[in-house]
Amino acid sequence: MARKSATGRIGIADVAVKAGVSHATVSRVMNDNFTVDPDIAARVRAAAVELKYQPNPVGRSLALGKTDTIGIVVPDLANPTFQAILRGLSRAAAEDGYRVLIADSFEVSSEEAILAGEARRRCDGLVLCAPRMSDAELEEIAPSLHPLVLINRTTAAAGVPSLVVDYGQGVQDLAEHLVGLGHTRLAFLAGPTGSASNGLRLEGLEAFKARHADVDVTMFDGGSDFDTGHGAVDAVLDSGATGILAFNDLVAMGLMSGLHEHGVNVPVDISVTGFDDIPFARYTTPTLTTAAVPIAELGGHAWRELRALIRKEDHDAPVTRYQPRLEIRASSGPAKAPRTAAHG
Amino acid sequence: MARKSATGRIGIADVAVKAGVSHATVSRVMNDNFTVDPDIAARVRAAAVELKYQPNPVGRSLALGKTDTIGIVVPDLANPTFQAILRGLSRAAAEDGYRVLIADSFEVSSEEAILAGEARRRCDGLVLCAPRMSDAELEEIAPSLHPLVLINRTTAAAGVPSLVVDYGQGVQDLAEHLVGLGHTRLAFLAGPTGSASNGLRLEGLEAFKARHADVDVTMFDGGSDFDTGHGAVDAVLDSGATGILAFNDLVAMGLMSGLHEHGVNVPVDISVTGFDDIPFARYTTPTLTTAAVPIAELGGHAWRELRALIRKEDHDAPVTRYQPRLEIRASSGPAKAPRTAAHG
DNA sequence: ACAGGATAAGAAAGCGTTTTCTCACTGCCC
DNA sequence: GGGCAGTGAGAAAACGCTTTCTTATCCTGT
Repeated sequence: MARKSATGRIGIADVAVKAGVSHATVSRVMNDNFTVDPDIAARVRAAAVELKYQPNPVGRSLALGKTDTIGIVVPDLANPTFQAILRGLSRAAAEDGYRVLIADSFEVSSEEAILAGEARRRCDGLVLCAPRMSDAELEEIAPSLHPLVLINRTTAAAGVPSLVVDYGQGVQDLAEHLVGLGHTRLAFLAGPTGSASNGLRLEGLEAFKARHADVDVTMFDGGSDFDTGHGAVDAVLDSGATGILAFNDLVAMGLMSGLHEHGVNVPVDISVTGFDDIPFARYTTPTLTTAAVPIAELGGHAWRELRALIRKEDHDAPVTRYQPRLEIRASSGPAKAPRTAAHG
Repeated sequence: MARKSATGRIGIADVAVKAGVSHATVSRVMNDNFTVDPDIAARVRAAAVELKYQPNPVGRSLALGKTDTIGIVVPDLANPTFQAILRGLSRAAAEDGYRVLIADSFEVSSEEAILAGEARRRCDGLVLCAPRMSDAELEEIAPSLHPLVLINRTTAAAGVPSLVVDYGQGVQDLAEHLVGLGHTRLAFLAGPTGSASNGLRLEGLEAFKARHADVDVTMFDGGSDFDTGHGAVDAVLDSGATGILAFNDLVAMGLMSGLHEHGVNVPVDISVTGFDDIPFARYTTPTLTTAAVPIAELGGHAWRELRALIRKEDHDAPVTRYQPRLEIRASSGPAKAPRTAAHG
């Protein structure tokens, strides 16, 4: 008869009658409130285990005004970068007893704001990962999303910490590396238009071009996946560029795969660089020169920022800038003195 | 003065006083209950938008006894297979208005049961992804987790649909493929001990060996990541095997990378096969022969099974078996007539 | 021995919804 | 014109918990 009428699940009331005490006392025992007599506490605990009582988190959340859950909104769960951030976030949050609710916007930026709002209301805080929405919209909804942490995006709204990777610097480092190897004709395979991180790369390249008037940098429209790189092979070969900066490692891998099919030797004929240093980058053939982003760490850091906000620790909501680190591997090499035709 | 005293957030009560009606009426309007006068409904709606009222999902969940959220428990979020399942699940669930809560057990099987229970209580249903716990434990807790869907695992407990990939068949197909190419000395790089899918592969190999007494199959202990494959190079070369069945694509890629460093030519000197057909598999050099698992589809299917359970549609909780499909690419080739020393 | 202060546990009021129950009112028909 | 079905909206209970408020009891000090 332990089953309660309404939901069919064991509730605090069942434990109370079994132990012969009030709801309140059961609650106190379950929450380790020491103002309760040890004998009674023992009786309650015994009743609880016998009935296999487990507190209902929804009731608890309503009473406490917190859910012990945080949300993360990502533009595309298929992207290894976001997967890694999610993983780091999940692991760090779990250590503090928090769970994470995911919301994938599938790159439709118009849904992002609604998605974020809905997620936020079910959670104690939110991480917005490289949101695609406009600056204006982001600034407008940011206050209603607080506590909020931004990744790879900043906002003028107050009290919103940001973690941003300095893609601009990273792409400059990669370009300098190629120039140092003697390359004078570069090409950039851009990422998705509207991606803020792509914008940062473009800014970085502008700065680079300002310093190197002698270097030719061709721009290609793009995307962020294998197929983008794979499909860019012909355009890249036509351009005559010998040093290719791919938007990220995936694009670089797609490109290298396509070049291989065309019999183009990387790095002898063409050098290719990626971005992110995803785990696969060190296992491609040739291994991929890239700019390493401590991406798992980013997730953990995001949690700590969010935690501080949730705990209302005073906080100056700064922008943390991560510097990518050049990982020079085998996909980049010296430019050929005279550019010969690709063999094969 | 729209701010309510207690939580500081706008509640149904604020809308009620603003519109000059009762809580109940506001609730009715928000839930499109048509028994309310259109004029009043309009007034309530106006008040709601003016106050930017958004219903509190926790209160709603408590009253309704449902959370519109499902949980997924995975042993390791870093594993591309689980990432893909998560993605498929998330996408399918989102289409029906459900969110997903993730719980990563970080491969500690002792935590799995607790983790699953906690997740379940916050959700309307649960997907258990290749749980590492024992059959006995799984069967014991399964009823308390209902509605529950299992992936790559089955249980004797009633009413629990299972989706399993036939790894045993897949590994046999791969082995037959290698034998068909003339290989007579095979090696299997096993996965994590305790992984059910590894067990299925081993069973498949036993069946294969029973049919091919002439073929030599060496077993190696293993893991499921790059490093496992990369670290197995010496052992593989020592074994003299020319056809290597890697536990999965990651292991295969690690192995190929290591073989490349040793100057061993794949597939001329040694053939390598993977398992799963992760997206990267078609971009490795050489491209990877593997057994394709329709992994994204699995997530979607898991959601549909779970949805049927949540909706209490009558259901015979069957085991759905997915047959892997052989993807023959460039990493497998004819065995050399005489086995010569690897060049380099 | 009795007032006063702890102390421990029950009663009840929230938390923010939904929903049943109840009631007032409209309009219909005989 | 008066009961009666029907309608629409408010009051209140319910969901399962935490916590304040209240009260009974016991202990201490004078």
